Amino acid sequence: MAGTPPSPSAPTMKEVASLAEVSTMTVSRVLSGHAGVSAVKRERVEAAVKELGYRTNTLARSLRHGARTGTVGVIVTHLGNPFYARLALGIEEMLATENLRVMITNTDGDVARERDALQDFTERRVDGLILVPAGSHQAYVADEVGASTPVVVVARPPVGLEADCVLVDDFGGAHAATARLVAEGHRRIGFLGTPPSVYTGSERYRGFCAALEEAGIAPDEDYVRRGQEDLAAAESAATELLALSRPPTAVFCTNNRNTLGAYRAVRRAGARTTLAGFDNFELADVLSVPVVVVAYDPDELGRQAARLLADRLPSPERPGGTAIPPRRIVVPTTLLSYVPDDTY
Amino acid sequence: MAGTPPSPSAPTMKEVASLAEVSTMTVSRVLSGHAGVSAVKRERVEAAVKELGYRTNTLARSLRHGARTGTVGVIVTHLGNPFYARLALGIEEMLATENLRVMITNTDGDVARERDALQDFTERRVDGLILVPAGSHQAYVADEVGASTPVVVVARPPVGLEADCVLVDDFGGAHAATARLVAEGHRRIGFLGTPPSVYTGSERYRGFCAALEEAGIAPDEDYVRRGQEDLAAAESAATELLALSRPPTAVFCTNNRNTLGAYRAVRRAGARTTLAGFDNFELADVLSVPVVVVAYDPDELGRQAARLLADRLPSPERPGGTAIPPRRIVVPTTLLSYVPDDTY
DNA sequence: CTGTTAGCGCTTTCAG
DNA sequence: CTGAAAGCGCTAACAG
Repeated sequence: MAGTPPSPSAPTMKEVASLAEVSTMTVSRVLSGHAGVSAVKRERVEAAVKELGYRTNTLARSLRHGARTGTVGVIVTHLGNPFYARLALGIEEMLATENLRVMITNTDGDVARERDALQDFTERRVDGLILVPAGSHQAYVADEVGASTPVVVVARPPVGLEADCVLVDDFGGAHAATARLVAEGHRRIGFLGTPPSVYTGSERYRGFCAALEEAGIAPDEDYVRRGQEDLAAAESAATELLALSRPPTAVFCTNNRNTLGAYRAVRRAGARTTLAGFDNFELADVLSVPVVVVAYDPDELGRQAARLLADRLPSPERPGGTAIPPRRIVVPTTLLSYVPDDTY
Repeated sequence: MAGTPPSPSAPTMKEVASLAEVSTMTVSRVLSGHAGVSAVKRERVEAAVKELGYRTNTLARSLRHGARTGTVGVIVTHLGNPFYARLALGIEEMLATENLRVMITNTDGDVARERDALQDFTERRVDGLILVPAGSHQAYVADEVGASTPVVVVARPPVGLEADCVLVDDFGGAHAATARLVAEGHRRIGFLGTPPSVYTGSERYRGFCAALEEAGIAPDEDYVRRGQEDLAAAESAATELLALSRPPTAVFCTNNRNTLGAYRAVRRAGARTTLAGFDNFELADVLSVPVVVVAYDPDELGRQAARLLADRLPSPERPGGTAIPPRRIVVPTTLLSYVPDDTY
């Protein structure tokens, strides 16, 4: 309250000890709740701690005998995308349970930034890493990170790296949505997707093709457009499809951006094309055309990743981290159908 | 490549030194790029570093004479909300420029979790903090954090705490939107908002009232509903407004959730009520009623906060962090108008 | 140019 | 129950 103004640098244990007239060891014991300190001294220490506003220095503590730092690095490709934001939230939520803090960084899909982040996190001695990879292989991760730090890969399977991973059922979701379109009678179905090099995109394309094949429909490359990166590109790709002499009656989109772009195109063309797409989005139920959405829970993706990682962190029981073989979790998808309410 | 398997714990500088047959100081100098090391030894050190897969231990480094840790704590109320996610992204983006890492945590609006996080971040010796406060005052922050760590408050002005802050032009935005409604001829305007205890909500209410007053319209409490926390609650509140004997012809909503809830209510009622709301949202332009949106850039909010914080971090020029008086930045809003395309 | 000494803040170990 | 000594991994500050 009155007293000395807060010192520029944080008070140390030594200062607490000298104020309480005990050794630093006694302070240490009081702070870590270790029994075996006389009530008198304990109280003196507690008073001194309060008076000085002392806070433990976690860094110094974890320096002592290579203890855990209690931090996890999270590296994500597109934090601006709500799906990755939710993923991060799921991770944070689950890890907070285990008293772990997350350091998050965004790579924007840039492999160089990913490498930097891996290196930086390693130097900061994170206890583990959760990675949405930017590139198509991750062989360098092992060198960058070292074998002692567990890594969990999210959204695509690790290539050239032994690590746990959490995936979305890309194939199954795309297959189900396409099958639904077929069941509704569609035969000419367009496809709007990412470049084939992207794992999720190619899996979803596989699912799309498989469903067509099962229905005896020959895939038609004229109906396929890939690689549109943003909404505007998706819109013009969809516009192209609609302008074909025999335009598709439905379009399957591998992601949110494509679905919304397609919707704009359909709207502008005044068409009644049915849309199907991966990733749920708000207001999907109020559009003016029928919409089929492949939904999944990105928070869940994050929670699962966090759990896999937590399993590998050394704990009292498993001091070394027993050699669990790499695990793979696939998060399921749900199919949602929205039909416009024409009474309105 | 062949050689010993990676040791369970990371190699230390000492091991590098002994492999390179130099002192640890020489290793240190090579690693920090300090000139004044003979080419021979430098190369020997570099070889040893590579062979051992040595990575600097940043923690140990920053322990040395209270150096900066290069980390910033970010505490946010609702990371699941895309707006806060974008805020976090803006912060991360800007801070990455200064070689600072962010540790993010979500409080879900819970003051206790906020306190925990403040304490934990302080113990981890973050260089600074960015806080979206959960409660209505922040007097305890100073105790929890200590004077040496700069804090920037976002989205509401700090109460009981001297700190920089970044705000949205809540009053101005709400005023402009309401004035626009009035200019379009609306006289009976509903209001859907947060509880008055929330700063942003009460500011937006002030703006709303001011615009009405200027137009000579007496505010009518019957048209005001506050405190609906989610979309469903917003929808039923809006439904109540629409069921009044003289229903409003337009409704101003202080946030996204309220706007979407109101839209659903309006749609269900088959009404033509105009909507105005804070926070832009995707597909606002394809709704079936006229919509006025108060938009602002949440990334920018984050970037500004990060900049304010970076200014206060001790740097080569400003070792102590000169006493800049608390600053306040207000991020402007833009008014967007969408009119349904009735040709469709 | 290079190495030795000391110590950041804390905790483990071992004597009192 | 308590403290002194030693050291975690690293780097300033001096010697040589």
